[in-house]
Amino acid sequence: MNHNPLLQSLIEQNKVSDPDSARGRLLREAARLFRDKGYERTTVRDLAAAVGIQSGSLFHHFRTKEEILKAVMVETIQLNTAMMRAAVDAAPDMHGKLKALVLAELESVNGQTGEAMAVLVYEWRSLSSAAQEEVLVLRDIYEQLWMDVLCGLQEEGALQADPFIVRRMLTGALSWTITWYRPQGPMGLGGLADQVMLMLGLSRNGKSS
Amino acid sequence: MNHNPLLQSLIEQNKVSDPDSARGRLLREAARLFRDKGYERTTVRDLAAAVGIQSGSLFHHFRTKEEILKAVMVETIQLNTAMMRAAVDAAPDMHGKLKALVLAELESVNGQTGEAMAVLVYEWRSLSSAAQEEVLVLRDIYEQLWMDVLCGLQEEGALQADPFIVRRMLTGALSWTITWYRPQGPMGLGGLADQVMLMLGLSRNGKSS
DNA sequence: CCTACCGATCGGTAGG
DNA sequence: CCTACCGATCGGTAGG
Repeated sequence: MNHNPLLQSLIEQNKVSDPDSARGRLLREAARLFRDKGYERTTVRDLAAAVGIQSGSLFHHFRTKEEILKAVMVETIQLNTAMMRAAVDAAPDMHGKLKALVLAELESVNGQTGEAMAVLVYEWRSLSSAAQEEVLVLRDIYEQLWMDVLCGLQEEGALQADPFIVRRMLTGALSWTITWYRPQGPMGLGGLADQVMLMLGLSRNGKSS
Repeated sequence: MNHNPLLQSLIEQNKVSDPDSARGRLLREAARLFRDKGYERTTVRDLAAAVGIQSGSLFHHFRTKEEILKAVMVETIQLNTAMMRAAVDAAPDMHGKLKALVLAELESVNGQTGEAMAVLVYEWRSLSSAAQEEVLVLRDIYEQLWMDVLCGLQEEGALQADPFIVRRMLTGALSWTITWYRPQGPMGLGGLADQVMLMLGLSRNGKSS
């Protein structure tokens, strides 16, 4: 049913739920609803209807609505961290690694699959502070992937601004694409990633020769 | 009571409410609450308590809660458009004009006063589509200020990426600062604006000479 | 996983 | 601007 070896290995490590299980299907629908209409506007009845059960039945799988949000965020980070590490490792140099990270985050924000990065970014304040602390541990690992590459570019002299500031600006810029980017339009996500590199003055072609 | 001539003139044109009026005070508190906890999480009882009245009394000033959100957005745009036009006109060249826009938007997003740009950005989808259309007319004027400057920089050869894309990336990047920027920290908003210019390769000092 | 239902809270109204 | 209150809807529970 599923032929992605990376995903398969994450499922076996219990880092993400099997997408064919009841829990996996619920989390996928929850991610989509939270992304499209926001956590607050999504009711437990919406969530139940999306997987074809009654609202009361939800609470056999999760104790609270917030626990569903937390699970969506945790699995999203686990999946994205694994995918982005693979993308970074595959790229030959720092320029390539950054572009791979930008593209992967664009895909995660705008993707149709389980990579609901937009939920993680925009619904953060809907999490209780206790849950935020738990998720933050995983987020730090994810952010370290970015910082390693951005600091590498700074050492090469290719990046002049503060890497921490750049990463935070990119977080906002890339997640905001969900409000305006349309996949049906003329520009693909690869083209968008090119534009981001161009904006940062990190395009290979765009450099003075 | 108020000695800002630009604000004074906007009040006389009925483009923004007098901050000392009941309406003005309510809108200022509403902007703060919407920005800090979001529109959905802010109840009409929160709004009423913030100005010291009963919740039912709110509906003498506004017919619905959504109308309060719309009014906050309309007045925010009116105020910001006027302030940013003045900032752009005062700057001597395109570099200076862009930096003035970046700084003004940073101040509006993070400011303590009525410039609640963050509400405009993050609560957009809470507006009905009818209200969105009304606000969009004002937003187009605001965005044209940015596009004039970004297109000017492109013609000078200082900007290589697509101005439309750059503006959208900046919208996300600058509004996102509200989640992490702390005014008490070591970096002021001016320093943050410098970093943005550096990131875009548009810092005067940073250019190859 | 369903039926039946709860206490709380929501935005908003009526009459003064 | 207040008092008193409404119908609807919310997240969540009990018992099967």
